[in-house]
Amino acid sequence: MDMPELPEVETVRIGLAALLPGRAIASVDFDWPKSFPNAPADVERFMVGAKITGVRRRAKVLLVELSSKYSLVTHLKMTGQLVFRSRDERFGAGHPNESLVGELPDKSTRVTISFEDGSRLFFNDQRKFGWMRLLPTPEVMNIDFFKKVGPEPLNADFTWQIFRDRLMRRKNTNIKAALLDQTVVAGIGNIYADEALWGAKIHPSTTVSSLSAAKFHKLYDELIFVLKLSIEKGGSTDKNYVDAKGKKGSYMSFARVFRRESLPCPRCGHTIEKIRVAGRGTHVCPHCQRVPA
DNA sequence: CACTTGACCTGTCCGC
DNA sequence: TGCGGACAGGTCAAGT
Repeated sequence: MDMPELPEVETVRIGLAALLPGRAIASVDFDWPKSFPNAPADVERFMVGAKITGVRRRAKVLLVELSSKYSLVTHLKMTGQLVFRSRDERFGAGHPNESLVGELPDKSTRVTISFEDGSRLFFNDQRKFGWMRLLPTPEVMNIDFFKKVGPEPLNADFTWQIFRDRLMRRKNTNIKAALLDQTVVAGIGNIYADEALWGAKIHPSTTVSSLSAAKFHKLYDELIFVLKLSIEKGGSTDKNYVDAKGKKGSYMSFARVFRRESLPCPRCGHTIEKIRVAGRGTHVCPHCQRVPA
């Protein structure tokens, strides 16, 4: 599948921030309540007629701010897409091979936002795990998820020592589960957990408390490296993920272990294996990443 | 309280 | 070819 993590959501944010501000909402169509639980009357009242004033991100969540002082809060979960089309565009910009989405709406479209200039923003979500919610902007950070979520790993004040201390909040669990815990650090999912652990030569089953200071520091460096690199590459597209123009990301062509089971480790040549850790499919080089005793 | 498992969904793939 | 079941994995709720 596809799995929007921090780099994918940030790529969508960058795209939407270049496309949406200034546009005025003319109408909103939505018919799957769990995808957008707000009452239609509130959507009419606080979205229709409002202009978009900014697009932000916190963890894996997108925040589209409106002139009505409300914000459209969106979590893409696994298969969500936010795709923008101008009035006359039938397909996404760029070469057809760069796009996974055809004419919109399609059968995965859960919400369509139409702007006064005829352009539209489509919220597609094959598996319906994602959601949109309209909230007063001053109250957005009061939702449970934001109250608990950890720091942004790419913020300048996020140091390796903070990373270590927050991971140690889960010192008795394995390092993979700790990395995936959004209350420890924001935005890491299955792809970048596996990629960073491979880079640091740490087995995902390793108990957090058994890691040395040097290993924490190395894991921090590798995590920051893969997150930044992936943003440069427009994120990872395996099956569903596309950016705001419908374009695929190219991190997967760089990935060292993720989805590379049975292929040679690019560092030592041993065969990469897929195992199960923290209830997730997990990719490791059994030679570089030794199983803890 | 720390940690694990199941539920939410749909589409794809694998084995019989 | 059809069909059941496993699997994909972000997050919350429920269970141990």
